[in-house]
Formats: sequence, structure tokens, C-alpha cells
Amino acid sequence: MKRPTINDVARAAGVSRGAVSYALNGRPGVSEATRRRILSAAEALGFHADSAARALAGAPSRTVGLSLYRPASTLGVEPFFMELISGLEAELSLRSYALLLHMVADRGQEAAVYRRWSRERAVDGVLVCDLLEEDPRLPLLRELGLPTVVVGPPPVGGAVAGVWSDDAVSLREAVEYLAALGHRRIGHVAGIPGLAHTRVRTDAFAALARRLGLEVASCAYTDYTGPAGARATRELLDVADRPTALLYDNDIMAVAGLAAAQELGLSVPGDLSVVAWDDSPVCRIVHPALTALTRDIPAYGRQAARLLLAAVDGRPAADVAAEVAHLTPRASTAAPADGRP
Amino acid sequence: MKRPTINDVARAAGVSRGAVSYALNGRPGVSEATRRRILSAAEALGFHADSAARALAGAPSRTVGLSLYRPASTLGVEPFFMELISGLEAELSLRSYALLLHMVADRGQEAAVYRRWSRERAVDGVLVCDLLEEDPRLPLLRELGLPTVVVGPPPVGGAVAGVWSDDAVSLREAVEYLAALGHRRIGHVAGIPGLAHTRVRTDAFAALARRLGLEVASCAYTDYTGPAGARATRELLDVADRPTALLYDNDIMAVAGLAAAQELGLSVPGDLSVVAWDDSPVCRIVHPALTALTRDIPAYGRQAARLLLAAVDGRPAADVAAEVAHLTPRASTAAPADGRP
DNA sequence: CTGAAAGCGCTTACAG
DNA sequence: CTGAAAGCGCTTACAG
Repeated sequence: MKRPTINDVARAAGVSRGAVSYALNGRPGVSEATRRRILSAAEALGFHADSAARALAGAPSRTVGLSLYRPASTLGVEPFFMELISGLEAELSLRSYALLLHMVADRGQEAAVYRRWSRERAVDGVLVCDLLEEDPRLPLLRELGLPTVVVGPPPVGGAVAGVWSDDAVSLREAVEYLAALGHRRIGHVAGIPGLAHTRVRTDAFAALARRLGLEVASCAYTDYTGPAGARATRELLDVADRPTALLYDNDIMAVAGLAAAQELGLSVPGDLSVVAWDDSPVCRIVHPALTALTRDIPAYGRQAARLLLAAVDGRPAADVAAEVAHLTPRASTAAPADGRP
Repeated sequence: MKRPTINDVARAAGVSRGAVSYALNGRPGVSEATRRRILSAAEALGFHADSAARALAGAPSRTVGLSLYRPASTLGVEPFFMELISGLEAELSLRSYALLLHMVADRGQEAAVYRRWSRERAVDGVLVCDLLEEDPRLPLLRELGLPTVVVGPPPVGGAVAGVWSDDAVSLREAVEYLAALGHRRIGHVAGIPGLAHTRVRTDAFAALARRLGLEVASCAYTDYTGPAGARATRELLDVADRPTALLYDNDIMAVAGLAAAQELGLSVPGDLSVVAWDDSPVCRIVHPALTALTRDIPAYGRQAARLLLAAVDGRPAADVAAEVAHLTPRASTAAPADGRP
């Protein structure tokens, strides 16, 4: 009851091993009739090529790697990654690719992981998340020759392709919505400074605030955790001309901010409007339900997987614009109480 | 600038390839002095054995597999899995093991994944989560000869080892705490029926309710999502002698239940006490903050990884009792308003 | 304690 | 369009 090998298939189909390999890999070198005979023999035997042997002979490993840097404090905080991974998987499965996941506790380890993956030929390509401005991983991956796709805004140089949901557009939609309600003082509880997509959002916010002539356009950075979101909320509200609306860079901070505002005696949305970036079940559960920027994260993952597989195949991988997050108004936003235009 | 192979190391150390292999894998067959010389030569060259070649020659793949069945609706709902994975990774990294992750949309696919992993020798062992009573995966994995560890209550037969946090103990702690506060009518918003750990919890609840002589001990099943939690809440409360306390099998449902109760005009904890199973940032953020059963999920993952690696090494793998979840009282629980004993 | 040799199961030029 | 052969980089009995 041993696993069938390529020899068994060759014998069953009455051809050489080479022919079987060509047929199975969809390469030229066998006639259509022979190919069909070989495929059905393989099917009948339940043959699947040994991945180690395939890899050793120079074929791709059919595996892509995702290395995630997560400090203990933000672990499991955001549903984003589980949803992203599910999208990645859905697409990778279609092509019989596997996902090798690695979580590291500090950024230095990521370089070691990439080096090992490369040396051992464990993966054919790599997905990079949470890109830093001037991210050191990119030159390393380039040096290692590992096909790479960025999940998030691609670096300006264009050296590596990315799947990118244009956060500037989403930010404008949210802030213009608040402005249309009458808000003139708006705060932004941003994510981690130094991350490329944080930069995109804060830049877009600053530019739009100028264009709209907002009275107050304040910003506070966080580490995406609930406590940081609460702290930023208190900080932004503890001023003379406090904002009448706050935009949070994730759902967990928006919920924490909602609670913090209520503790300060502010009613939402009466005294303060709250918007969350990235919708999640939590946004719909709290009271008032949170107005949120919604997007299809699994779809985002599927696109990233497709782009990476294209890069792995050597096809030109151009940046892909994913669906832009759009605003889902709920009960946490309203016209400001002070009624100023 | 090619990667160094075992030949390069052998040449540098002045020994045969076989000696290098023995030295690197910590097997007998080389003297201590030679071993050291070989190791430093390998270190100097930056040599890491090619994983495909190693696997093809019969060595373990140094990879373990985790296949997760997640219906789209519960995707990313629970922080549990990200935390579990982080714990798994922490331990696997120490042993230079990788984690192959596969998410499937239906249960039938899981069998196919295990068969493929086995045929291709892609993994040395498998972690199984969300065990069903009479889970068909277990006999399959046994037939495939894949070392397996269950994350959760191990099956009664003892055919496969598990890492298990004794939920019956935690359930008793929570319910006895509620009873001590004076609650005599308690409801349990349980998870998915048919899951082994759901069964452990509902059985423990029924037994304890009998022992305590509770007036009401009702139970509703869910799929772990917020809407299901809200629905179960309304269902359990829509009776003459409604419960004065509800225990929820996850955090997201507890938050949804809190909101649903408030919509029904009930105050928490005045009219209804709420307890969440598995603590998370969300529990601390909402108002009132939720009393929760807390445990160290990454630690749970680390234990599971250690157990699986033991099984992979052929060491006897006995069930491991992980830390029991303990109650963290917060503002969502209090004595019942009706004051009945 | 060491070295030479076979073999793991594929892929891919290369010659027919 | 097909077949025989080399080779990918290791591991592991086996003989010294």
C-alpha cells in the first residue's frame, strides 16, 4: 500500500517517466491523446507528485510565505488578518499552492525567516504586509530574488508590485461626509507611525482639511490597541476647541474611543461623531452602532494571491487597485450639536 | 554566489558528506571534535540543508499542518485563532518547524487536504481544532499515519492526545460565582452543537444546575456570531421566569447579547448579569466592561506545539492539561435585582 | 569513528 | 512526438 510514484503511472500508461512529467505539468512534448491517457492513469492510481522530489528537481515548491510581525499587545486584536488569510487561501487552493505562515515577535526575525525560506527554497514567493516607509525587507527580498507582492500601498519606486486599496479616497469619503453633516473640527486617531498606509491616510487627511478649511484637524498616533485608542481620544478631546468628530484607524480603537467619550460625559453622536476604519461585527454590535469604512477583505486577499502567483510565474505584476473602502453610515454619526456650519 | 551545499561544508571541514549530515543532525557517527569542526564550517558558510533534498531522502519535512474550517460568517470573528497560532509559532520556531496553514470552507475539503499533505509528505504532523463528537478526521489521520494532536478535549477512546483546558472547571467557577451573587435563573448561550467542547460545557452546566438546584438553567445553541448571540439572548429572555444571568460561549456573542438586552430595556448588571467565555480587548472596552473567563491562549498554542512535536518524534504523547480559564469579575455582573435568594 | 555508494522521486535538456 | 539519462542535495545503511 505504498504511494504510487511516477514510475507506476508511466508503467500503467505505457510511456516513459518523462512523458508523464510533461503531461502532468501541462508542457509540450506529448500528444493530446497520450496526455489524456496519462492523466487518466494518474487519476486512477491517485497519483500526486511528491512535493520534495518535485522541488529538488528544480520545480517550484508551490508554497508562498507570509511573515507577520505582531507585537504581543496587538495579537488577535484585529480581524483583518484572519479575513485576509482566508482570501489568500481561497485563491491559493485553486492553484494548489500552500501558505506558509510565520509570526515573529520582532522585526529582525523577519529577515532571518526570508533568508531561510530562500536558502531552503521553501517558498516560491512572499507576501509583505504592514509596509514601512523605506522598508528594509524590500531590498533584502530583492537581493534574495524572491518574488514579492506588497499588501498595501506599494513603494513609490515601483520596484515591487502591490495590491492597494486607495485609502486616500476612503478617507475623503469619510471626512467629506462628516463635513457635509456640519463638522468643522475633526480628529484622526491614526495607526502606527512609520507604516506606509498610516502615512497615506494622515497625508490625505491633512490635505483635505486644508482644502475644506477645517477649523481643527488634529491627529494622534497609536499602536492600534484599545487602550491606545482611548488614550488618543482623551488627548484629542482635552483641548479648548475639541473636535466634534473622530475618525479611528481601526474598529477596536473606535469602540474604545466610544467608551472613553461616554466616560468623559459626551454623548455619541450628540456631542461627538465616531467613524471606524474597517468594519467588523463589533461595529454593528455596540451602541450606538458605528459608522464605518467597509471593504471586502477576503477579496483583497484573493487579489494579493493572484498577483503573487503572477509574479511567481514570471508574468509582469503590475499594481492592482483593490476595491476602495466605502462608508456605511450608522448611528454613531450626526450633525454636531453646536450647530456651527 | 550559489547557496552552499553539503559538499561545500564537507570540503571545508575535510570530511565526507555523510559525516556532515550526521554532525548536523546530532546523530552518532562522528567524534565530538569533528562534529565541532563541521558545525563551525557550516556556520561559516551559512549552510542550511535544502528542505526538499532533506525531505526526499526521507528526513522529516519539519512542517506541521493546521487545517481550519471556517464558514464565511464566523471569519475573523474570534481572536482565538490568531492568538493560538502565535503561540504555535513561538514554539515551532524554536525547533525550526514551519506551520502550514489551510483554511477550508467546508468540512469535506479537510479530508482532501490531509490526504494531499500525507501523499506529498508535506507535513510531519497535524493539529486538529474544533473537534466534533465522533470526528471523522481522526480515523482518517490514523489511517494516513499522520501524527496528530487535538487542540481541545481529546476523544474518550484515548486514541489521540490532546491539549485540553478543562472547561467543566471554568464553567463551574463562573456559574458558582453567579449563584453566590444570588442568581437562581441562569442561561447558557452555547456555541455550535456537535463540537466536543460545546458538549463539555453544556453537560457541566446541566450537572451543576441540578446540584445547585437552579430554578432555571436554559441553553441555546449558536454559530458563535454576534447576530446568533443576540437572537439566543432574546430567545432565552422571552419567557415568564427569565434568567437573571447569561453565560456566553464567546466574547463577540456576549457583547451582542449585552446590546440586545439593553434594547429590550434591561439594564446590565441591574436586570441581567453577563459573563463572556474567553476574554478579549472587546470585553474591556464595552460598557459595562464584561466579566469574563480568561486564559492564556498563546500558552495553550505553545503546549499544543510541544505535544505535537513529541508525537512527531515518536515520543509518547499523553494528554496535557492546559491552564484552566479563570473568572475575571468586571462590571457586568452583580446580584439580581429581584433579590430572591 | 569514518568514507564511498545507493537511493529518495521527480524534471529537463538531449538525442533519437 | 518520445525515451534514456543525468542530476537536484540530501540521508542512511553498509563496509571498512
